[in-house]
Amino acid sequence: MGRNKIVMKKIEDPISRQQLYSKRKDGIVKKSNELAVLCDTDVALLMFSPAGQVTSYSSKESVEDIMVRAMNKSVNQRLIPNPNEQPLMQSLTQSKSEGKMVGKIAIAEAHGKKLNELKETLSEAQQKIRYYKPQVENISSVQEADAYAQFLRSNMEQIQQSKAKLLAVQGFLQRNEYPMVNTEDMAAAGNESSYLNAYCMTWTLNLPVEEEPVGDGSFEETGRITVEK
Amino acid sequence: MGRNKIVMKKIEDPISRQQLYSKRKDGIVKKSNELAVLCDTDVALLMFSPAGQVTSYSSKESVEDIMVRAMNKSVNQRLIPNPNEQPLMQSLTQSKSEGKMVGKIAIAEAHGKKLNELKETLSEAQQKIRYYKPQVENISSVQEADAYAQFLRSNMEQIQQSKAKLLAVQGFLQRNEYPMVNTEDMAAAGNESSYLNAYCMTWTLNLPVEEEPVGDGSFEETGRITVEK
DNA sequence: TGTCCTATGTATAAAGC
DNA sequence: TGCTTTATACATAGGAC
Repeated sequence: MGRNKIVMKKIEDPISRQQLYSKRKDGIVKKSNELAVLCDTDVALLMFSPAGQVTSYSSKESVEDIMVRAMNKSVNQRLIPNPNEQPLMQSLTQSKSEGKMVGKIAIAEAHGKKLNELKETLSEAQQKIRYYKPQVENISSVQEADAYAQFLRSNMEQIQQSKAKLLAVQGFLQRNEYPMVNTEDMAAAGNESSYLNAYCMTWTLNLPVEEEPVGDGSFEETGRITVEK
Repeated sequence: MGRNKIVMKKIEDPISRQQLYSKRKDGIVKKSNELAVLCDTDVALLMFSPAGQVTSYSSKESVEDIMVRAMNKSVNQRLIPNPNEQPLMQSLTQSKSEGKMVGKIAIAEAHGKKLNELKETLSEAQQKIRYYKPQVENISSVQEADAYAQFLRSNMEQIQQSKAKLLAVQGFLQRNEYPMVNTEDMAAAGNESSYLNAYCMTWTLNLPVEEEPVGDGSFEETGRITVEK
């Protein structure tokens, strides 16, 4: 999309690369948001800029929560109801000689040993994950606490983000205790009220802020930021 | 992009919604992949279809790893070096009356209480996260074990994916212990060898497999699937 | 659902400020 | 450096299979 066709290969010039990243990052975030709005679905997106800047986008829930949900699905469906992990390992190790697979299988074996050692510990963890509910009453382990805390942290960020402009919580921002959070201006992308249910943030560590926080937050309208979700 | 301009609003017709999702999902994955290739960066993407199907895409590393890396960045930089969480809470609670903020702040307060209760537990967890290294020797907690296991699981999936066609590990697939994993055919999107360093999978739970696994895997060329990463 | 088709809306590569 | 403009490549809505 542009004057010339672009070659799908790493751009060597760092400047151009960063520029391209910025542009396309916005495009992808926009598209992701559109998908989330049009289809009323959850989307989570994480991108590292060539400079190491992290951009995350997520509709409705926090990236972490979406992760957890996806993990729950796969973990519950695949690992917990799977009483025999061994066959997989066997099938993997038995086919060592299959051409290009060798490298992977060697790795799989090395990991497999550890997997077995971790099995017991994991069954406990999986138990927790299976019944993971971000409800205060159910928190009983470091793991759950951390997962829940991530959610809280995201809430905090959102709130921080929305309030930054209004309240100018300069103490935090200036001291960099909470890096600046930016909301992409997606108004042009479509329905505003829909967008308000999503948030996109970019944080740059140890770097001065370049953009202004925007957005008024708006979760109270749908109540999506609740522990019940 | 199409015959008519589309309105940025949830599509009510379930059929159309699912169709739109499928199309746009592919577009976003393609774009994400292009970004990863062109800028040589890490991108992670998670999407839930209206039907609950999960699609994840990630360049180079697993979604989980990218998450962990992003989390480490934010957690280390923001939470650990922040000795005083209280001021944030105060600034939030002090401005209760600010119009639309009320709802959020109420939530923030509720959560904030819990945050404090969890603080102690968290400091332990954060300590672990800070020094999180996906190396076998360092695993000493449920939390780390789980994180590492996720990584292993992803490796397993990739391997499984690559090998499915070659080895026809039918036992697992048929019994649905390991749901079918598909690699999107992105060859048309650009440089093939570049794409091989990324993987995109879609899994459908409790549903019959419709697509054929594709892809020959190829991590041995770059050795990116290693515990050192 | 997957795919192909075409007309058209969008994203964006390059160039200009 | 970034923002705007322009021309063009690309994604995709609508429709049929």
